[in-house]
Formats: sequence, C-alpha cells, structure tokens
Amino acid sequence: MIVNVLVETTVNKHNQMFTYLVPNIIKDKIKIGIRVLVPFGKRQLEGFILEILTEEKKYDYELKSVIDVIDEEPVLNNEMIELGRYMSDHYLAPLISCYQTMLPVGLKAKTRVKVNPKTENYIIIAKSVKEINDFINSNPYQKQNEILIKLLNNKKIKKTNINGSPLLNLIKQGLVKEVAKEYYRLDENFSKKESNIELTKNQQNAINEIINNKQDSIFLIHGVTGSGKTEIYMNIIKEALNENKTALILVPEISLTTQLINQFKNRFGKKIAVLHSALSDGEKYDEWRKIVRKEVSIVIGARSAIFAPIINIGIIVIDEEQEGTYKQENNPRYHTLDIAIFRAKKHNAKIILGSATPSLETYARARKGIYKLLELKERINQKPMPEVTIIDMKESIKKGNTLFSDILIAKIKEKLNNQEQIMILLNRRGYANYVICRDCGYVHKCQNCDITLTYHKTNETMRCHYCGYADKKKLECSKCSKGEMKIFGIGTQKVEEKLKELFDDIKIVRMDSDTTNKKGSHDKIINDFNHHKYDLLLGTQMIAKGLDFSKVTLVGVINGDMSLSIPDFRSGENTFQLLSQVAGRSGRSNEEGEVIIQTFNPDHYVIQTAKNHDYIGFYKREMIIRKKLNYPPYCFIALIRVLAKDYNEGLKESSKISSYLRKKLSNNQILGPSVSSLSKIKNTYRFQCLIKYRTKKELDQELKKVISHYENNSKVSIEIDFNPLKL
DNA sequence: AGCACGCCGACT
DNA sequence: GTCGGCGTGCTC
Repeated sequence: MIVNVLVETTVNKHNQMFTYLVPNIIKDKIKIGIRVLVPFGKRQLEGFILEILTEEKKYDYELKSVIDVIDEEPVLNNEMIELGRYMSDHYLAPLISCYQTMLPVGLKAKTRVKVNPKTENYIIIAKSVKEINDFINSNPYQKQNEILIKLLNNKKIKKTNINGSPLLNLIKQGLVKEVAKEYYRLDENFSKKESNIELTKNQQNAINEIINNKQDSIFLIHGVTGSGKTEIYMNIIKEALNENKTALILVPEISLTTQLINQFKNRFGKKIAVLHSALSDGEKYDEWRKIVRKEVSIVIGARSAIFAPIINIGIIVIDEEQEGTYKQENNPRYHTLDIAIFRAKKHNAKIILGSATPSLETYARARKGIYKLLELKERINQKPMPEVTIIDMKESIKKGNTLFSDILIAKIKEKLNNQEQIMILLNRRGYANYVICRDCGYVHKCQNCDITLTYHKTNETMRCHYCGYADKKKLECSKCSKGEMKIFGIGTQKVEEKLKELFDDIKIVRMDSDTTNKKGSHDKIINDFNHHKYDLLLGTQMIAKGLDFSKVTLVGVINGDMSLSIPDFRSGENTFQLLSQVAGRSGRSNEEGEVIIQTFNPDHYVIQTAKNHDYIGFYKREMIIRKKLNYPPYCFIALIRVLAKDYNEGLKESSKISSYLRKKLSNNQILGPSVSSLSKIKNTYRFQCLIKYRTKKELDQELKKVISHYENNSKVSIEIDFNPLKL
C-alpha cells in the first residue's frame, strides 16, 4: 500500500505531496484524512494522508515508509478536504496552510504540540450482578462489601472517592476494575429555559420571511442597535433544530460577546459548543470533540469556528457582519463569509448576516437582490436613539482648548455631579501621521487617489500609499493659505493626564492595547467600570463595541474625524461604523443618553450622517465616491505585497511585477508599486501593488505565475491578499 | 528547519 | 592542492 501525504513544511512547492510505503502492521489503520508521522530528510514530520494508492507504481526514487499513525479517526473529513482545496485555489495559499488553519491546535499536523483528552479514573464492577451478590453474601470483609454495594447502586464511582486497600483486594480478585473515562474541560451545566419573550411585529416578519423563503439563501438583517436581532437568530435556530438540523453562529470577538453566548446557553441548554481564541488548547480540543461526536447541535465561535466539523447545517449566522475580524490577515487570507457560502451550498443551509451598519459591499449586494434584505428600523422598546451633538473644534482651538471643548467639559462636570458614568473615545486608529491645517481642518490628499497623504519624517515628504505619489511637506495650507500645517497625533495617556488636571477627584480607567495586554485585564476593567469603581472609561475603539453599561449617560468622542484621515478608501466607512457604535453605548437603560463628537470637520457627510443615525444617507454618499474612483463594491481589489531585506531589491522586483501585470492584464487597473503604509517591519521593506478587477480567472493565472517565479527567490518574497481590509 | 553539495578564495 | 566559508536546493 502506498499513500500520498501532505507534510507540515511550509516550503513545499506547488502543494506537492510526498509518497510513502505503508508497513503491513499499520495497513488497517490507514484512512484518508488521518495524520501520520513520516521521515522527511533527516527529520520526522507529521502530515495528512490525502490519497491512498492501491495499485503499485514505479518511482524513480526509493520510497520511505510511514513511521506511525497518529489518529484512529480522520481529523479532516471529506468536506474539509474539499474545502481546503477550494481555499488554496481561491486564495492562492499553500494547501497545508489551509488545513492547518481549519483545525484546532491539538489536531494540526505539528510534531511539537500534543494535546490529549483529560481523563479521570473510575471503578466499575467487572462481574455480573448475581456473582457480586453471591460474593457479598459470603464475604466477611465489611469495607469491601460497602464498596460493592455502592457500585451496584451507582454503576461507577470516582477512584479518588474510594478507600485504598479494600479496593485493591477487590481489583485483585477481579470483581471490580479501574477504567479511565474522558471528561470535557468545559462542561458547564446550563439549564434550558423556555423563552417568554414577546416578539415585535418586525421581528416576527423577519423570522417568517427567512423560514419560509425557499428562493434566497443569504439574508441581511439590517437592524438598528437594540432592534432585537439576537432574538431573531434564536427563533430561526430553534426552527432549524426542530427539523433536526444544526446551526453555526459566528461572532466577531468572543471576549466582547459573552452576553450573547450566555443568552444562547440559557435558551438552548447543553447543546452548544463554543470555539474561540481565549480557550486553552485543551479546551478547544474538547469542544471540537463534542462537535465531531455529534453531542452538540449549535456551535458559537469567532472566525475560525466557521470550520467546525458540524454536519447537517441548517443555519449559519454571521453577527456584526461588517467587522474586520472576519478576515484572516495571514495565509490563507480568507473571509468567513466566503467559507460560509461554500459550506452553505454543501449543506443546503441559509446564511443570515446581521448588522446595524453593514459593510458597503454587503449592503450593495442586498440592494441588488443578491442577498435578501430585511430592514428593522425600530428599537424593541421604542426608545429613541441618543441625541448626538457635534462640536466644531476649529472654534474651540481658537479659544485655546485643543483637547476638550467647553461643552464637553461642562457635560462631564454635570454627569460627575449626578453620579452618572462617562465614556471617552479617543479615535486613534492607525499610526500613520498626517498633516492637517489648524485653521480650516484641511488635510492634504493625493490628486490621483483621493487618499490622505502620509507624512514621512525621514525626507520631509507627503506620500500616497496607493500610487506612490510624493510631494514636499507644505508649511502652509493650500486651501485657505493662511493656516499653519501641523503634524497630528495624540495618545490616550495625554488625554488621561489632561482630564486629571481638569477634574480633581475623578476616577479614570484607561482601556487600550497598553492596558489590556495581560490575560483577564480586559474583563477586569469592564467589570470594575460596571460596578462604578470608576467615573470615566477612556479608550480606543475597543470600548466602542458591544459593551453595555447601564449608568453611562455621556459618550464623548475626541477627534471624531481622526480616522477619516487614514490613507484607506474605507476610512469613511470605518469612521461611520465606529461613531455609530460608540453612540449606541450611551443611555442604554432608563436615563436618556447623550453623545458629543468633537471634530474639525463638522460638516463632513460621515459626521453628519452619524449624528442623525442615518445609515442610508451615509451609504448613498459613500457609494457616489466609490463609483467615481472605482473602489469596491464597484470592483474587487487584490493586493500584492513584496517583502525584501534590501530596499532597492524590493523596489526593483515590485516594479517588475506591476509592469508585467500591466502588460498581461490590460483590462484591469494596476496601481503602484508604492511603499506600504507600514513601510518597514522587522528590518524588511514592504512594497505593494494594487489590482482592481472584476473577474478573477485570468488574474489568478497570472498571479500563480508570479508566485512560482518568486518561490525560490531568497531575497524577495511576496504575499497576495484578495479583498484586503487594510491597505 | 536542517543538511549536503558545490563554487570560490586563502593558505600550509 | 586542500580547507572551509556560505549561498542554494532538497527532503518521498
């Protein structure tokens, strides 16, 4: 018997498999999709068996033999094997990286990591009930008999609960035996409660539409915050379970969605497995085994949970569909929705996307009828959306207040006096420096791309990260020609300092990547703030999402337009989403909430539509720009990144690639090469080319050629990203 | 990743 | 001649 094995090396060319002989002793254990240990050069590696060849073939090299079989049952089922091939092909990623991404750590092909089931030893009876009873009747040892009687009543008892020497004697006599029984690391007991929640008419309509619609397979629920989307998901899932189907629920970041998980656990009891990055390797392994063993019918998890080997899927939910966490940023650079579509086709399942602020791509598709659009325009409790006030910081700066406007300061004071809580968002996305006019708020943009120019300190230039356009840094504003151009960048630390200066006894807690890098610190901050140990929560965009604090009645946004200036065509969209989300944090219970957004661009359509909670208005304005400049959703984008230790080498090769593609793909627009926005990481220079395309076929062909051309190049390596979220 | 191979300069 | 330095390519 001969097998083809995909080994764990990342450097194998063209997804090459290696062929091995199977020794007779392990022949019976060989199955497609199991892992085996094989010799590879001087090393031993793990790999997946993807092909079993029954007929003998001639090879012009001598075959080595499989050393050992690792799994009894396949870790990759047929659907996963097929999905991996699709991903490798679709994302131009190594096949092995696709399979490794799909599996939890304990089941990846990796010789170094071992994860095992947790077991506990139990004692059970080893003879018939009659034999045991006969023994008890004639046995003088009281302690032994007690154990046996207990076992007759309980079937199995934990070994640690039984006394030593009488037990050993019973084992010796063959009356009882010790067995190891697997248990799950996560095995919370959730009692199922029937819901008595009354659905609104809007909710009921959406549920009926999705359940009864036999034509569409993808639905978008566009519902304002508080419109009760979770309740809709749960009702549809209940329906699927009634038909003996299963459900897969994807959430953006599990740490922020504990609430949702608890809601599901309370509704559906123990039928749920949870998969996310905060679990230990062992916990993930156990949750995976629950799924494989068909012990659960609902899986909730972050991005990679889309690969859960659950069968007979009826519903796939992607909550907060617009979130960037659904896209993986390293190989394979997949989007969860693509995988969901692949799996939904296989299982004949429906996909539900949910969002208050859908991505433009998704909303455009829904309006075109590719997805079925369901709108929920009202909150379930009929409460109004919070009042949003826009503050023009150009005026404030003239009065000398650079960080806080008078109104924000007054409002903070008011809330402190009322014992209410405050959240301050410092919108500090991205690290790129840009140049802004202190007088009129004008920011220099590229004449070709309408993208903010990024300031490069090294040579005092402003550069476009899309097309490579460069200009000398201007000292005076080219719009109002009187203002002084200033390089911008403030941090949370500075804001904290200033707040403490302004308010004497204020208790502030800061939440940003600096204060949350320790495990559990994130939850601690949230908990402490919830218990009013602090008056004010100050943070970056991580405080904007999903949090629910009932005592917060004021949300302030410093530099509401800062992320508008990020050199990315999605900066408007991201800013709108962020402002909409953070506005939703204010006034979540009885007290009415207020939102204050400080900005240099009070009239900007992103700020204005966010103020009015007007998604459609934003969508229409943004689509005009996307169309004019030919950005998604009017085209697709592929990004080719060139990495090189040597600057000139990288520049030379990226120029070669872009001129080659320009020649071969004359129907597509090729931009660049330009320096990536993170131009040098770990002493490696980064360049990039962008391709705007409508069809992928001929593009894939050419990109495959480019990839194989650089496969053996030790000076330059390339990365390809389809539909990148960050440019 | 790790190891063999091979091409080139420096040296007893 | 021959030792060893490291760039290159291969591992069924």
